[in-house]
Amino acid sequence: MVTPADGAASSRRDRKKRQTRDALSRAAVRLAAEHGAEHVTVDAISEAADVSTRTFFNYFASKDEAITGHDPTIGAEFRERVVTAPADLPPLEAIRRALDGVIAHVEDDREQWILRMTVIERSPSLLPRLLSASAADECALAHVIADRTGTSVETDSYPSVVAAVTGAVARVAVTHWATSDRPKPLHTTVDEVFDMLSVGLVAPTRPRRRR
Amino acid sequence: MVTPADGAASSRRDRKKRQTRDALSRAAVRLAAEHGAEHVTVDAISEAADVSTRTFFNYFASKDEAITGHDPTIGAEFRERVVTAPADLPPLEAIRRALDGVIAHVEDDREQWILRMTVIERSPSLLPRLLSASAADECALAHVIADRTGTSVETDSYPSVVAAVTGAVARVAVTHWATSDRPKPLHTTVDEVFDMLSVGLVAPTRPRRRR
DNA sequence: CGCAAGGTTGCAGGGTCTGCAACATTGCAG
DNA sequence: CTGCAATGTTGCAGACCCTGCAACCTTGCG
Repeated sequence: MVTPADGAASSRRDRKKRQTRDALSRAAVRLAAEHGAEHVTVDAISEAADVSTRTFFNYFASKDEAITGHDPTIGAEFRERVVTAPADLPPLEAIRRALDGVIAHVEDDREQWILRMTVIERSPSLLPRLLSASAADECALAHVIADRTGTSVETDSYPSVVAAVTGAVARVAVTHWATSDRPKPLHTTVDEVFDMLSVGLVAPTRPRRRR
Repeated sequence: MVTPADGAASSRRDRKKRQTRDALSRAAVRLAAEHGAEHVTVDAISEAADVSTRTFFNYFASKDEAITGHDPTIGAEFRERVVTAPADLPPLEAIRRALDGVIAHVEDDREQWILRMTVIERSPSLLPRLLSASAADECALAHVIADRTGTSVETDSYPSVVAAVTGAVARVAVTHWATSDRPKPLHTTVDEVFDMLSVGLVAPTRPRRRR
């Protein structure tokens, strides 16, 4: 291990890298929000972040990645939390609790995420990219779930189902949270969608009392 | 109901178009399976289908689209089935039944789909493209669900959750079906994953046997 | 036959992304 | 302070993706 990948303990180099990466990502989101994602060129983003076009690609594999701003750190941290959750927790509950960490990250960067989501909403072609970012994470999560439940990713569909489903509801929660005019805390929204899952997605009971 | 507009109102022109489209799509999948998706150029695909590169783009908006081969007809048919399902069915059940139509289509083209899935598995960047194809479908499905349950896509997360989750499990089911050595019918796999949903994704009971 | 509709093609051109080699900066001794 | 090695940055060439445009050819139909 060359670098202590974890946050604070970093040299000036590492700090500058993080700084450049942030600048690029922010420029990408801002420009995309201003002009629409498909009218923003990598040149423009690099220009705004004051680095060369070539350098852009040292940080992000594609333009879309800069806009969706996938941070692999978060996924790893999340999985770590699932692994270390008490073994007697049901998988869904373990995942929901592990999501608290991710939620904190997202709420820390609230403005940025809201911008991101509006951009994505206006350029649906980006949505897949956002998912693609989490595709690897999802696969890893499936293996973690398999471990926890003594199942196999190859022979049982259960782990993959749980991974895919929780990924899907997390996305919905963030979207609703970001696009809602009067937002509840993200935490609340996430709890709501997980509750829907655990009761088997029955239709919301709106008996004769309201509406 | 197989290929409605095909035989009837098709002039030679229409037949040739369909033919070219199929040739391109098949060539794309075959070449991708042979050499890996990212090593296949549009030129090669067009060459194999014996049309010019420019013509390729008259049929598919992108290389990925040719490989994933999204057919908008299927999504529309599926939604139609959900809409016309008996109103007293729970949403999940209505969707599961409506999927029978899609399942038939996929099993009709079994070989092609298996190839597709192996290609996608080896080139994860394609997965998002496959989902992107269904992103619009998913949104439409959310509205259908909202109608059935008297909820609203804007204020309630329920419809979006159901749409996202069923999309996710459908994808898992097809993947498992296509990559399994000894495949059960797709229908069975779909039933299994939907059962997992309706019991709230509890872990399969491992210690003692049940079900 | 002749015309109109529509499919096919080549070409120009802008955008994305990668490999490579040179240059600049940083961190670390000595 | 001074080299040295590691690492980040940049320009450049080049392959590929994709689009608009105009010309060409085929088909359908009177």
